[in-house]
Amino acid sequence: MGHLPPYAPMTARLGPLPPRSRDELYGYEMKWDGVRALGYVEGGRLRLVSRNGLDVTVAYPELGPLADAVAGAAVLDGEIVAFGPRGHPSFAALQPRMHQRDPAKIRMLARTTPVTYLIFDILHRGDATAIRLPYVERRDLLDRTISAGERWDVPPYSPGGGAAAFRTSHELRLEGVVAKRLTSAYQPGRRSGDWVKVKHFRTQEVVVGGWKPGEGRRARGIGSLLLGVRDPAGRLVYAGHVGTGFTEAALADLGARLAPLARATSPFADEVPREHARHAHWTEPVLVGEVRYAEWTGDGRLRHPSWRGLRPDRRAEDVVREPG
DNA sequence: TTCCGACAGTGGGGTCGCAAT
DNA sequence: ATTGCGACCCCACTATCGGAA
Repeated sequence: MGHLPPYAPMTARLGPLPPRSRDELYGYEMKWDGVRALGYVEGGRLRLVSRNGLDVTVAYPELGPLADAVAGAAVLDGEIVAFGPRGHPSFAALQPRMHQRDPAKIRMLARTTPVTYLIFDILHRGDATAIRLPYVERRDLLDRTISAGERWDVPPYSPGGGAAAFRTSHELRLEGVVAKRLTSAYQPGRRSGDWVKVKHFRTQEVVVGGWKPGEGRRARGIGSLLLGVRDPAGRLVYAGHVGTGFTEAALADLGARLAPLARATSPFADEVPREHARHAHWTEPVLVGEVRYAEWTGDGRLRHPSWRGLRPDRRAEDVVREPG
């Protein structure tokens, strides 16, 4: 009766698709938008541990039967995903579950929005670690270890074929793909270049309608910019803030440009939430920039926005929310 | 010498729980 | 009862420094 050792999840570096000349060195997996979890199966029980080392087992009772679908003791690595109404992973659908402690609410959510554990790696089997095995051998071991179930799956990987996999991920409305070196070992706790996540980014032109002061290094200047886009009626609608992507030089430049544009009231047609408006310095909505982002949230905010730079060639009147 | 990898530090959208008001 | 705040999830990015290449 061995005791499974703790593992820390290996993470991927963000980057471009490997060049065609190196394509066949990688296995490609779909990237699922959910929460990362290691699954410790031992003594007929499953224990789920978050990236931060917290035991999150109680939040996902529908995954419990996985313990019976695993041959012997094992440590699995995968993503817990909630599928939205249109059949693709929805982080928003998962969020109420992630922090929930109330057993009654958890049971209710498990009925209405059951999750799926998408397993893509195995770190331990029986009383032996598997992390030194190359990726392809771990994947083989994974297939031999788990039998199919309703609420979990071992999605396939594609050896080579990165460009096609990336296109497929777009058609399926997924975040992108993860390219993993076929010969690489599992490196616990490391953000290794052997795993590269390749994401679909969108860009959006935005109007700057204000800014908020920063803290620490940025205490004397801009911390983030308040952004807006025009709706079909031409009204400037609040779209959230962006606080990353600029160099210190860019921040200083923006500060100088925004200073003469100061005004007393919000330029947005809709109401900016009070937490966001607190400490805001409003400006005339004339400066246009571009951000890169992951998706629009249900509240019309940009998720994971990063600043790309000013767009002096664009007029603030023409900045509309683009489809996507 | 230059480059890479790891870290610290800044910022974002969200949710929940709890303490302060 | 409401509000504020920290702890968690997801994350992008810049600046820095020491060691590898």
